[in-house]
Amino acid sequence: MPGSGRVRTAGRPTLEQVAAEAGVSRGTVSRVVNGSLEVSAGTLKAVQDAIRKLGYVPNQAARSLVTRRSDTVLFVVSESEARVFSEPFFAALVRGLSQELSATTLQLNLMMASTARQHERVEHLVRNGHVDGVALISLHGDDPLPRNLAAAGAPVALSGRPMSGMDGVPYVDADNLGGARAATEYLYQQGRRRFATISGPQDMAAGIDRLAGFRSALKGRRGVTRLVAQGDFGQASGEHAMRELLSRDPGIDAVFAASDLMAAGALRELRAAGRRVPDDVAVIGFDDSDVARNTDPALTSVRQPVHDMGKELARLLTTQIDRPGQELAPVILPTDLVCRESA
Amino acid sequence: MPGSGRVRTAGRPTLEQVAAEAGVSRGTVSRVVNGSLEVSAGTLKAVQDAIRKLGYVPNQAARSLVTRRSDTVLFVVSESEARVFSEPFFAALVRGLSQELSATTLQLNLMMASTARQHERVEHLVRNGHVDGVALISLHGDDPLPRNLAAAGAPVALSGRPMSGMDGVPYVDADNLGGARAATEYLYQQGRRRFATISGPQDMAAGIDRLAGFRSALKGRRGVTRLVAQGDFGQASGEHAMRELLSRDPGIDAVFAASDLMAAGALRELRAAGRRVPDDVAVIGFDDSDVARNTDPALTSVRQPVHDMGKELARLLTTQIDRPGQELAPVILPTDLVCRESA
DNA sequence: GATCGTTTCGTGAGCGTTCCCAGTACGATG
DNA sequence: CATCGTACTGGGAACGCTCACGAAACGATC
Repeated sequence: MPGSGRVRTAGRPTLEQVAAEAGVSRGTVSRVVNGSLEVSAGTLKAVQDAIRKLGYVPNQAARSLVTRRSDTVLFVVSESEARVFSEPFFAALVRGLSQELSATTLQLNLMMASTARQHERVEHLVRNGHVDGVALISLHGDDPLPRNLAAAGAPVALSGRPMSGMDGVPYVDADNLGGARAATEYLYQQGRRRFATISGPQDMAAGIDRLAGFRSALKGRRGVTRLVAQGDFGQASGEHAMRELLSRDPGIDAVFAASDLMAAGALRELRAAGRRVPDDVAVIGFDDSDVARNTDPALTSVRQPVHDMGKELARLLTTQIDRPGQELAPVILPTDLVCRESA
Repeated sequence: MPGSGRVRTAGRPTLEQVAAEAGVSRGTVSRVVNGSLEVSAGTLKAVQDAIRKLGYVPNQAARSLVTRRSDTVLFVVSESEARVFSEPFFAALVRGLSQELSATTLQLNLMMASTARQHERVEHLVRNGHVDGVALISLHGDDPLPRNLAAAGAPVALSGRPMSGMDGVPYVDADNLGGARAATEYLYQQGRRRFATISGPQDMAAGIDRLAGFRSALKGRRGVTRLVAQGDFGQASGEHAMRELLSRDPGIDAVFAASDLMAAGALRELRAAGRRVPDDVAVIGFDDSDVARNTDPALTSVRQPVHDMGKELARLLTTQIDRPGQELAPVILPTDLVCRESA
């Protein structure tokens, strides 16, 4: 029954068509496409011409079907209360990740996964080979997801030092401790002696490390007072903490806040209390976010190389994909102090 | 040669295995997986049990290969100078998009594409059926990408009203005009009469619409002065503009800025000029970003429902995918005024 | 009880790749 | 000149799924 049947070759040319055009076989074209070297110069050129002429692009689905690789990495955002914290991060991190990935054939798949059901779905995707690797951001301290994924043999990389030991699961993080220490030391160099810090939550690595950095900078110094109040990285908590600190020691002349938002809150409270910044009290924040640029006075702040962190995250994934089973060390990126008006 | 050959069935069960387990054929299992109704209650149950028992999940690659659908939508971020503008947007938009998509089987693929080469790659992906639809954000006014994509028959949706007419390409945007008008009217209701606006760039729809809203609110009002200075949505430009405005009319008592960043800049300049906010001058921004919450005084600002905009973006895509060829109208979401201290 | 329509199910034929194993051609080697 | 190794190349056999088609089973109808 001629003429029936669906229209062949709706659009996109296939390997076979390229082969016909070039007068070679499927296998040879495949070799060319995948950059195998055992193909003679002549046929190489013929095939390349055919590919160009036909505008051939390999069909990813067909390829994945046989290679059992998806050429896709998953970026999972565990959107939780950590939102405040991750907000400024997110865009820059994705940008870095994406940029690094664009040099490869890897696609970036994004997924918000807060509920358990969604975590399950992530595991499914991994187990069924729908993704070749997973990057995770902002997860709860006790989240078993990364461990499960790694146990299933999937390449995994974390953004932010995980709380519980995730042995074998590499992560990238900023040098929170070093950054906090540098900020505090900067304050000390300026002659400040009555210190206070508004720390982040102590169930998050960033909170812990930044407090440790503050302590470390002041360790062993004589003639220095140090006060700690805890916040939750949010601005309101910064205000509260500052009020509390002021009541405990009205003579504070240096404040290191573990986030810009908290520093901004502290600034408000200080102004309300009639303190001049930086004359009476110097303040340093953390993150170098938009907020830092727009407070009055503008905040001196510790900058994290978020973009680079995204790139490293990608690299952590790609090297695991290329060399399965390799143990990778965490990547800690340096921070730097951006000096503005507040200190 | 027994014992040789690769290990069958490395892990994941296939359709065929489920069929064997349930005592039916491939076709039948496929029918239940895809929710076809012509399968009897008994076998339905048997198959479902088998699926559950084996933990079967369909292989997307195999499915795509035959259906020629990828079950993936691409989110393209044309990262350009529009970065400042898109920054606060990005996270919330992605979140909305992702949330809406998670109710479907669609995956979210993300790509930063600024260069021409990358744009080309997007077109390739679309033409080769690697993605079922494309959402675009923050593109240049004259970017031909969406038009090309739409011409190729791909479902496309834009975030933000495009500058040039993209007939047939739907978009979602906030009611910039209405929001600006409401802010300006709010100022008017408070008895303000000497108005100024710091507009956004006039080659972006958001800039144009917000200025139009300002004008519209004041249109026909007697005894009102109105001044316009142009900025670029960035904070420095807000400062400059404010300085200029003040020199043109030192008696300004109301300022509407087309972005929070510019409003923050204006706030600084006003303070430097010795004006009290809101007593002498009321200021309203746009975006309701983090910055707005952290200026001093805190900014009254026009909020855009960014999360919902992301959801609508997804919806625009899914309905096009489900019903190809359907013409869709733009979606304009209402804004609202968030009152804080500056006005 | 033969015929027909419905509902339900099984099966073959791909979808476009990659992988692997056989060729084939050709120069080198004994 | 027979033989062998080497460099290329061709093509069969999957990969796991959907789709169209036809077979089977079962009532209903005349």
